[in-house]
Amino acid sequence: MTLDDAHLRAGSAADAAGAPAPDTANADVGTLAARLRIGVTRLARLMRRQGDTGLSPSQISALTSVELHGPMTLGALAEHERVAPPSITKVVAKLEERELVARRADPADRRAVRITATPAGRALLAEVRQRKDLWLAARLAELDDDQRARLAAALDVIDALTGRVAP
Amino acid sequence: MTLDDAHLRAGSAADAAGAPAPDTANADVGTLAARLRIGVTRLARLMRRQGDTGLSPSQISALTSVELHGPMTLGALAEHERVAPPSITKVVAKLEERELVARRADPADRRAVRITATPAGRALLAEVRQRKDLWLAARLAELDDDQRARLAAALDVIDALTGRVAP
DNA sequence: TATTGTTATACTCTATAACTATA
DNA sequence: TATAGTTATAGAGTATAACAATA
Repeated sequence: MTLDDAHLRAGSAADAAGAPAPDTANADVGTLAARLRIGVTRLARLMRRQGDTGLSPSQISALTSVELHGPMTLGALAEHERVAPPSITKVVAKLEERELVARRADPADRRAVRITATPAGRALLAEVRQRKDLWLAARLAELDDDQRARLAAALDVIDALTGRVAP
Repeated sequence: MTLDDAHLRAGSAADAAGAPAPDTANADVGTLAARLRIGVTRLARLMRRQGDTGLSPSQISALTSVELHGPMTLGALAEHERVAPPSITKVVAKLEERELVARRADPADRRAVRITATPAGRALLAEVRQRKDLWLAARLAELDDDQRARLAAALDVIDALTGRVAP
């Protein structure tokens, strides 16, 4: 782990006239990666701390998937959550106890069950997201205009990084 | 989610002579927060997938803390990990089995034990970080120069966001 | 007595194997 | 016979309570 922040920020690398790697930012993709990893990991951890729900991680994750991907069978949900079928049965049972999801028999295939998020389930997710956003907005408000502008200018890059990736 | 990237990227900061709410980027700190939350959450998840170790999350986290904060007592480690003392006893026992950490009796206080990361433990952490960095560097290599430059320009903002935060 | 760490025990989470009911 | 989901059971992980050794 040999990070050289000053090097990254300063002129560095192939500034020298028509060099092929033109920009300070391209000085070292590996170094950029390491710094981004550290920053993103820390920020994600701090955000996670704001998101306490009383639900287990699998429960929150399953609820999020159900909200996002609409009515799902238990099998599809298990696959999406990378979890064994008996596990999803229990996770969904817990969520159902709290009335955060609802089950509906599939009319075409009587073996299958469709899971949907209830209004309470959606409200809970919205509340957690809002709590994280409020925390983050408070941190952003402490920055200066230039910092916020630079962050805003990088948002679509982060989207590009996550959107077209081979998982 | 109504962000206008082009708008954000353009004029930036308080171009318009001394306007009080000057910047497109500040148009809505809440919107900025929401987009940042989504991007960071996704990117962190994708990175986490590259970091499989065979260790449980608590084991990795404890090992990381020990590496970072030097020789620690079990009590200090438990506190740092926000975990009960008996739990840390077991976590450390597992790490010790694999020779990723070592115990050393405190010479001054014979009740206490100091935990340190072994070379193997440090190597394992380095390998995981490298795997994540390689994955991330490959993604970064797919971006264009302008995107990398904007990302690099935002790195210190992310640091500011995580560094001086009240947890 | 107070503190450091461990052992005893219980609960949650998740997995594999075996089962039920449909298809 | 194959598929969707459940029940039975076992193995991690973590917690509280009770204990041992040392301060």
